[in-house]
Amino acid sequence: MMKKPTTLQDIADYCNLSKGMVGKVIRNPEQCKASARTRQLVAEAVQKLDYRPNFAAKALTTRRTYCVGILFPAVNSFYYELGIKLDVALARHGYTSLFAYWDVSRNPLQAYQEVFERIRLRNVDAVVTCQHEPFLIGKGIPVIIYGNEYQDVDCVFPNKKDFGVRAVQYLVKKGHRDIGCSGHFPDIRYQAIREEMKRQDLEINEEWFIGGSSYSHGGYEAMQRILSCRHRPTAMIMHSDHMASGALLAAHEHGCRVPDDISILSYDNLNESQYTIPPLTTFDQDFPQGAELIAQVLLNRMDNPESPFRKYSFKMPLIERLSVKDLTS
Amino acid sequence: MMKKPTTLQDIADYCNLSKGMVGKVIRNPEQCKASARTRQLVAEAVQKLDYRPNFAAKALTTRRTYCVGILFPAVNSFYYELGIKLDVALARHGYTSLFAYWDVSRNPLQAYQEVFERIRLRNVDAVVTCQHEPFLIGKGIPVIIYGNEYQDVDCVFPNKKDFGVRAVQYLVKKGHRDIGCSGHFPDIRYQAIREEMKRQDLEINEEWFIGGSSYSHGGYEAMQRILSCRHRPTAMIMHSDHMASGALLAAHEHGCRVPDDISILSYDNLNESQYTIPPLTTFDQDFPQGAELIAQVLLNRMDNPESPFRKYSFKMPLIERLSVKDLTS
DNA sequence: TTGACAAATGACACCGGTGTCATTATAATA
DNA sequence: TATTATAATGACACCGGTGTCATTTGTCAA
Repeated sequence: MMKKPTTLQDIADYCNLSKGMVGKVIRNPEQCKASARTRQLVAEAVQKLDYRPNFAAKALTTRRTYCVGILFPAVNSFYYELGIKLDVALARHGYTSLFAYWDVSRNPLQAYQEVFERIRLRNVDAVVTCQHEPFLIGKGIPVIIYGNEYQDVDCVFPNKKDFGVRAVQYLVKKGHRDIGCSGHFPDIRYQAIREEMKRQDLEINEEWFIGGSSYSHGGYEAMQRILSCRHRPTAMIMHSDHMASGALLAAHEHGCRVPDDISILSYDNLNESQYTIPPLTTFDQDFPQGAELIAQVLLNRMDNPESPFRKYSFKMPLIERLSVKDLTS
Repeated sequence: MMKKPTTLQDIADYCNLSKGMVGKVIRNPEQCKASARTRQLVAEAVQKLDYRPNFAAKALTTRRTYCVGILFPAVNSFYYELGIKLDVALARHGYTSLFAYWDVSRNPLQAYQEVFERIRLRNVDAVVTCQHEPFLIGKGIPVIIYGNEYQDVDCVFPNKKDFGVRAVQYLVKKGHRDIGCSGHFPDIRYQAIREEMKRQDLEINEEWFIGGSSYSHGGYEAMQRILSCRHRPTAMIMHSDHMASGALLAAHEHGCRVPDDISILSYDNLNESQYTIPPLTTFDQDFPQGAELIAQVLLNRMDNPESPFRKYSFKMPLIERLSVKDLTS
């Protein structure tokens, strides 16, 4: 059934032109040194015969697939949301996303590498991922890292130091002096928060700095630890919205109210964070902007394969909702 | 820099064989009527020269890209989670996913069609999506719909009637007789719930059946309506976990406690639903299973392009958490 | 040793584009 | 009108595989 798709040759026959000529006209109708009549003719034929170029053939000659591999761990909606935004941004620039999420339940590193190899086989023009590993480099394929800062690759990341500083300043402005923090340590945010706290002359209680998983259950466990302290902080800075949602649940189970008994300030601004109880006050990763930045870096890398690696950081706007209490009023 | 990738010809030169021969050996080392020595030789060369086949070239001749388009609306983590699971399932069968999420904020239908055309240009072998539209058919490309039932395409969907029946039965078992429901009507679930309620001799209060958006804000608004009723139901069946999370927030804002003042039974079992307050009692869509089913349908369709359309439905296990109160105890 | 037959390999056209260079048509100039 | 510059178009090899068919090599029986 499925009739054979129209090719350049079909158009050429229809127009009494050569295949090559038709190709040129279709690729660049503007300045392709073809007569107006020819352009018109080809345009009609394209319409009439429903011509659509064969991507495989094009990729074969141009050595460009216009596909970008998107590699993230299959852990939670953070990476899902990011991936979607990335897809949208890349689509705007003519790229299609090849997604590949790796399973983290058993040997994540190996799963990551397998996924990378799988995508590499598809001859993608570049890869966007979030975690730098040795197997990524030297494979002749541009890599862009989102979310973290490294030396030997292009990267795009939120300014974590700025986050740390502003998070503390915001809490202080709201009258908080007993501040804790939880995330996956070591981390720039962790450092920045401590430094800013010192600068603000706040006492640092080591009990309130809890390292662990950056997923929901990590936040859940961290909050349990906090709630078991004889002296509790008035505010916690969580390194992700998922952690915050876990913390929220732990607090709720202990009859501890947020933000009345303890405030939570977070990081990400996921879609769902406007529907937590209470809705989260959080720094917005602004995925659309980050995604667009990645697209820019990508295009730049394609055009200048030998240019030095670039780093882009962006500041996160604070979204004030209801999880932080104003102690001064 | 980036050295030219190894081709079949390179292997052939290295082994003193012809390109065609090498191709055959690589494609099918087992029964390719090549001498053991040749196979050995080629295998070594592949290793040594790090040969990886060129997908574009292969696609050009075989007319198979082994790519599947995944088309979903960019609305919330429901489709993100589903997409990821789909990718994992398809990858197991050698397919790579081309994701394309369409923007629903302005003219969703047009955005949907654009995204479809964009993916179609990539010569995908098939498309998986969730919403049937006329522009999908007759384009010579297999389409599989997830989540809803249609006649003229392959589809895979949870058994919504079964959900409706069991949801009511479960609530009745827990002592609930005043039951409402909210979702995007009309819907099989809506029908099934009403019928089962009649069968159970429950009174149907039209005020408690609220149609609207199936996203979070839809649930939020529905719950606001419910809370404004002079006589409230003891339990609401929400058509999605996102709706449920919106409903949870609305209830919280009104000082109405879940499940003590009102129970919520839901549909999806998203990752995040174990961290809502309270964690949701919900029917599990079991994405991994659904995704695997889709992969099966897809493979079947590829092998038998002319076979009649298939429908697969599956039952959803109930995940009991804390959002439904047992009134009998 | 020759012939017959199967096993192993090679030659080559093709898939649908791209890009270079040669060729032809058209217009401008001498 | 012949000459030349320039605008349009055509011819063709190539990208890296696949698949068909022809050819060579090896094995064994006559």
